[in-house]
Amino acid sequence: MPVTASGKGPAGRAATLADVARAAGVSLATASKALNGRPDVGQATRLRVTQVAADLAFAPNELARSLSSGRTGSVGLLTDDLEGRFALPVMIGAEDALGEAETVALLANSRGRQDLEQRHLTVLLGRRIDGLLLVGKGPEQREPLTLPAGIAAVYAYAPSSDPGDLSVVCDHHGSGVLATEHLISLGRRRIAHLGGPLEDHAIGRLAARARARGTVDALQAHGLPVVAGAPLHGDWLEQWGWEATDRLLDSEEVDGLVCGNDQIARGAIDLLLHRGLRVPEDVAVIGFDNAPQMSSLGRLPQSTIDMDLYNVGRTAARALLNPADWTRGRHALPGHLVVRASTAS
Amino acid sequence: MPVTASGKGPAGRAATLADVARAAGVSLATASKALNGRPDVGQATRLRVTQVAADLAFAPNELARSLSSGRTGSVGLLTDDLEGRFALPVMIGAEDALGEAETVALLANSRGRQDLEQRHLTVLLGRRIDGLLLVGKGPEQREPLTLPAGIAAVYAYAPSSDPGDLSVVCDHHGSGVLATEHLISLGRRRIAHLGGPLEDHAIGRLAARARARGTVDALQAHGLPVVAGAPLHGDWLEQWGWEATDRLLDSEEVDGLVCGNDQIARGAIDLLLHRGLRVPEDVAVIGFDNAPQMSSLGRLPQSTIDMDLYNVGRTAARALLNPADWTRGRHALPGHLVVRASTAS
DNA sequence: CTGAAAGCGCTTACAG
DNA sequence: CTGAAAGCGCTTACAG
Repeated sequence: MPVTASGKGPAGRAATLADVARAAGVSLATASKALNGRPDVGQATRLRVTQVAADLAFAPNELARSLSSGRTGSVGLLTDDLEGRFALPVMIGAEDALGEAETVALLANSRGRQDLEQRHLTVLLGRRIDGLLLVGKGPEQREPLTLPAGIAAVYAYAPSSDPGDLSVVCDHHGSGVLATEHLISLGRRRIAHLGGPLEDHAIGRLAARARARGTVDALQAHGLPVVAGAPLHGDWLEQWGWEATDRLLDSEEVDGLVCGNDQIARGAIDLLLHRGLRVPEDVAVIGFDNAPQMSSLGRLPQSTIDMDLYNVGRTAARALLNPADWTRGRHALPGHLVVRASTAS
Repeated sequence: MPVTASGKGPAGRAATLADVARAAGVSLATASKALNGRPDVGQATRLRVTQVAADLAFAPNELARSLSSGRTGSVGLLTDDLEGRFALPVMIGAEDALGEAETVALLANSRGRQDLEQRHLTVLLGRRIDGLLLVGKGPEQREPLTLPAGIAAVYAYAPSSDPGDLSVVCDHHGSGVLATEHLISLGRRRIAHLGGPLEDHAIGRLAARARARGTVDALQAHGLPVVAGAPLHGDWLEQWGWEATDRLLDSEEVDGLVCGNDQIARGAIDLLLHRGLRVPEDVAVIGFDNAPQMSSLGRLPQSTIDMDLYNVGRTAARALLNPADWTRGRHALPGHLVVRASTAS
């Protein structure tokens, strides 16, 4: 039987394993083993089968494989908030790592709604995913999910409140230290911290607190004062950065500002320039998050701590794929310093 | 046989259709028909089967269903660029529409690499997706994909270069008109356009051109001049907005600025304030894209045209699910005006 | 209205 | 090393 040039099976439909077996003159079982690299197949046979499979452009039906093998090679990628700028880079990192492992990601977005999360979960489980990656929108912990036995789960960015679960998160405290050490290494000695909100239900309050503590700890370690006595906390906006800096300058001498995020840093920088001060000569300013439209593309590119969310996603996906290599509990990943004009001397 | 309280099948594993049939005292075929709402099942039987299924927490194995039915209820969501801020809202819209139709989205990110796109495509087809949604990163058209018969494709944001394909895109020209009409309706008569790049390989050049033409057409329709003689084109950054405005003010009288995006608008506004002009009293400024961190959260909230990318994704997904309702070719969706302080009088 | 049987396209013990 | 057979969990003509 001649091989169809179009790479199709006999009837014009896509070639199946049975077509391959027939064309290669072997049984279904042998064809399957040969193609899956099983050891117990003759060298010549294997060659013939792979050749025929290639000729027929054979693409195995993964549904059928999954059904008989019991593994689907797919995982659910379930997020709280696809819009937020934190969940997304995590998803991207996860998708990349999954893709490398030939694992398919089933995307689901619960938009913060419990009922939707439950519905999506049902659908995903019906699809027999091998595991679940939960990507949260903020650093606050979330309720763990109850899953059928055999379905592994990893929590990314927002950790599970159950310490027995595996969570991969950002090290906000370490990043606060990093940012502050950077200003200190530049010779700054009058450093203040303009942080985000601490209110009970404010999104990101844990990050605001941990980053501020990082600053305090770093200053203390160097025997330096916290200018203004303690970190100042407002909200995550430019406006707060502008106002806080304006007030700060009226009462304190400052040569370095650690701002809770890039927005606050932007507001601070605008105010400093507005008051005729030079950045970074008079006051060096650093933020957090490496927000694309904010920190690098503005008129005065801003130094920042990149929280490496991509890496959080990547790492979480790897942990999901190889749970044996990972201990339970929270794994906090460090960010890295990005130096731009607002601190470059 | 008593129903297990835990909602599990006999051996503790998840219940299968066979378990349900056995417990309900009917055949597999009947159980299947009852659960799938087929008409040819007795009322009493259907009730009994659904009851038993609920008791056993029966969740059908979708893999098996797909294998026998030939439809998987899944589509590929293949993007160029998950990081870009344009592709993402489209994906979100698509995911929402797919979720509503109980269709699962298989996420794949080719990061602009042809080889990756091909690999992902192979994997998706191996998974027997029912259709494919291609989400591009910019308004420029892309090469169409060759897909096996029976797999529908819809192109979102970036249209296919083949007019026989179905594409859902943004109406950049109409948005340019919209922005300009808004300034005109505010009584502005000296309007200039500070647009994005037109260079051959600049991302977004088609949007830059179409938006500028929209401004020109709107001004012409009202018998108003294009201040500076024609739209000015630079790049998509704040810096360009700042510089262009600075130069413009030296030679022209201006009371309205249509800026190609929100970044440019931000630069323009900063320059205007820097030179002691009032926004919007002296010069009203509007941008495009409704970029989250830029237009609404800055110190001076900016008016903008929201391109409704979410709707582009939603619409594209709907078209994929119901191809019969849609004609081939490009469908351009309008944006909508968002009025904020930079034009609010 | 109900059920026995074949089939979807694979994989995997088990025999030979 | 190779193959016949059973099985994964469903759906769908077809008979009754």
